Amino acid sequence: MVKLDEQTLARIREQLSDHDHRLTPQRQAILQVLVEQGNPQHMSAEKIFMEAKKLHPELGLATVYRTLEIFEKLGIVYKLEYGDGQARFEFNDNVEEHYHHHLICLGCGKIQEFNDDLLEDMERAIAQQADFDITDHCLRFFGYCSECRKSRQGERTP
Amino acid sequence: MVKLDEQTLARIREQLSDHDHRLTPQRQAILQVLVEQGNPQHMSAEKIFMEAKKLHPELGLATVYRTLEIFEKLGIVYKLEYGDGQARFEFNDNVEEHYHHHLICLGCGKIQEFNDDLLEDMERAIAQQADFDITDHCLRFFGYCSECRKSRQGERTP
DNA sequence: TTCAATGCAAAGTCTTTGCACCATC
DNA sequence: GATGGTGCAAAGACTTTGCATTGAA
Repeated sequence: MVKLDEQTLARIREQLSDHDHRLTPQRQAILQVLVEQGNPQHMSAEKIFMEAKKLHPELGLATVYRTLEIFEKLGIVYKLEYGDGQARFEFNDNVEEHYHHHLICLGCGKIQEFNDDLLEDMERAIAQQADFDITDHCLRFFGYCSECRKSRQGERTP
Repeated sequence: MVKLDEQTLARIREQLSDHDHRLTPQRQAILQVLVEQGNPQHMSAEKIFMEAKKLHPELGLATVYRTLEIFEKLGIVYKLEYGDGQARFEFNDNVEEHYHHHLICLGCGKIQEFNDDLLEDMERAIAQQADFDITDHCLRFFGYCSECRKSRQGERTP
């Protein structure tokens, strides 16, 4: 399990205060959940709320949403949508670029991460071809992990 | 503007009837909107509803959602999520593989499409590395189109 | 003192569901 | 006359907002 270290905390406190925001106990609890339960768990707001409530029982769900919104704006978390109507949040471990992507298993819902630099080449090509200034991207693959593939042996959609 | 031709219509009618569904006037109206307003417009359910209502005034929003759900299951449309809390739908022109991706402008919201086969290589590599059977993917780039870039000249986020 | 932050409840938005009625096979 | 489809209104899920209160600089 990854711990939320003092250095990270200090960085985030500064990032917040640069934008006239404060690092409250509630926000720290949310942060801790994001980091420690964290990657590649991709928690929903509700789940973050429930976990953070253990650390700070008076926490309200609205605070979680408000905090996540701020965190997202400051690049502290990424907000991900899988199309099931609820957003997931992922702590930005601040390797600066967001060059890891997601493998989402349609069988068990498990999410793996992977890295690939091929995308950089693609980005450069596109930026030039389409005259588009790319600042971020989102790449997700859907399919079946090895385990689910085994249990699906024989099944076929018509 | 692309027209909804008889051949496509016949194919879809068959696809539907194969699954004990019917091609009703409502569904045909929705289809027509998807195809004719269509790519790369990516309409929300609400917008599809409003457009299709012009062709079939008694249409209800629930029918649009129900129809889109069926269409999605049958692969007639793709459902896309941009993280703004409302799904967009895109007609599947049935070039079989979904190898076109999206450039989403954060300035004006405009969506461009592009094709790239580099992703296939990546897919093969990942499938092998992660032992994952990939069935679909979603690749989106965010940034600023040339026009928005011009109007942003001089601005900088700290 | 000031102004951001909070909890709660209410409101919003998008989507789904229940139900009685229609239409098609 | 079954079975799928429809419109409408109600319900649901997730998220946002209003407001009075709290708390740190």
